[in-house]
Amino acid sequence: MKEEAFIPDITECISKFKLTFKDVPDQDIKALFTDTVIKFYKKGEYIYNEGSRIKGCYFLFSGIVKIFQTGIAGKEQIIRFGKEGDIFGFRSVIRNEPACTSVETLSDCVLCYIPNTSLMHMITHSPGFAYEMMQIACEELGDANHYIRDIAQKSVKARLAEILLLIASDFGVEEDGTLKLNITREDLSNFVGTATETLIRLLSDLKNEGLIEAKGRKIKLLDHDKLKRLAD
Amino acid sequence: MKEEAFIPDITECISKFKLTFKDVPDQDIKALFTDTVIKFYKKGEYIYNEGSRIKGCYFLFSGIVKIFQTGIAGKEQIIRFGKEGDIFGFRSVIRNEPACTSVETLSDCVLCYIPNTSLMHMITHSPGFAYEMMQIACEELGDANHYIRDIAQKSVKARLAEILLLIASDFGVEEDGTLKLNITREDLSNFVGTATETLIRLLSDLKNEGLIEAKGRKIKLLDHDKLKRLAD
DNA sequence: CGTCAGATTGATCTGTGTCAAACCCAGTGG
DNA sequence: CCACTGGGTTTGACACAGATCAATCTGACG
Repeated sequence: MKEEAFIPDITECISKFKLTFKDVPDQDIKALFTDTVIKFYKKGEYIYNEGSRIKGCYFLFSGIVKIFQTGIAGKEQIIRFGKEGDIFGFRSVIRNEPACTSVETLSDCVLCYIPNTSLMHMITHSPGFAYEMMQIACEELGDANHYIRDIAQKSVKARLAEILLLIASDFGVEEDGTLKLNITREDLSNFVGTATETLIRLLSDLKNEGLIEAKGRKIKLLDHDKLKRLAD
Repeated sequence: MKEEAFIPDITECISKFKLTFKDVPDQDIKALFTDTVIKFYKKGEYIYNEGSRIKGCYFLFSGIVKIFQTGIAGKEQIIRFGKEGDIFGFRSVIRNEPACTSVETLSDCVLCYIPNTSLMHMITHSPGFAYEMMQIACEELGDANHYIRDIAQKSVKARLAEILLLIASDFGVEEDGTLKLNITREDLSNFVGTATETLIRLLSDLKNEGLIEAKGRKIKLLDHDKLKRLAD
């Protein structure tokens, strides 16, 4: 695996940024990106750690990251996976608090670092941008609430089914039908919020029931309807 | 219990609102409140229901509410309790989505209804207000993330200890040291995310261990340090 | 004094975590 | 080319936290 440290130029970043922030005027986005640092990260690197004071937020130009908290005995609780076009770290900047999550790359990634000064300036000076950021924060908030109920009340199997469907719709599938998001059993179990062994057992249950196919990390959902029903 | 339907006038609402939204210019707040409806709710009433389309958000002038989701078999998962000065319902308005929670009063309450038009107008026209709303959304987001980890990884007892401390610091205690927030065992269990019977057992465990006193709804925390340690 | 919601206790069952061992497979180096 | 290694995966055995079901108790209130 040669590390083909491809670094896009700033205009590429801006045009990708516009896909997420559709209704923000061009000059506002440009202003936001004046002090941006574009950086390449190899798979497995940490962007920042829970508890650290970050002085800016990150826009993911390409690649996959996991956003997680570290709990009892170092066990990770994955909050979500981030994909290209996602922005993260803004919570700590806006609240001026230490980061409440860690972020680690799951593939080679290119990230745009946006310093807090730029971010805060745009929030208070670009209504369009403030509005979009609010949308994102509120969406995450809704997801989090939803997630709290699930994790508190549903069985692990139901949560697994739900998360498989979520991954399929969020990250899509390859031509052969397998999930594009390619992660270890451990990461998957840390997302579902269960022990790795339990996750593996439940995966093979689903396999036996004909709802999925799974060899290694190639997971294919065979019956979305039944999975959906299982998830409720 | 006479229903003393005390309704404050709008200037009282505004001055209480200013305590939460310190850095918003007076005229902006006034503008936000032009179409406000001030309303009295008796204990046990619903402000809105999960899934309903609400056309505005609510500012709690006085009283206590519970904000919850309804899950499997009608079991509630309480996301948080709201107290005077809190604002809720804005997520659905901003996202223009159905409400993802229900809100029910736990005491007599006075609420200010702020129509979506006013809210959205202020978000896009008052940078100060947008900033404060962002702060609130991000704070809730941080709490939610924290909560997800806890519920996924900690034992019920640890969560109970943590929540007792949270309630003490959020709602305070009476002169005799008992928690001000006065709720049923069922609500408490729905907040912790466990069965009512389990919650009751654990409460008496804590009582036997000398960490709390509890007769009926009067709960007093005796040893904050040990509770804190238990919560980790 | 009866009623009823809420609180408590007991008995039992089970989903899930934990510990341990084995297995698979890709990459490395001799 | 093959043995070796190590990370990731899988299976098995077992224990226990917590859910569920059922019964009783308590206290407020009409």
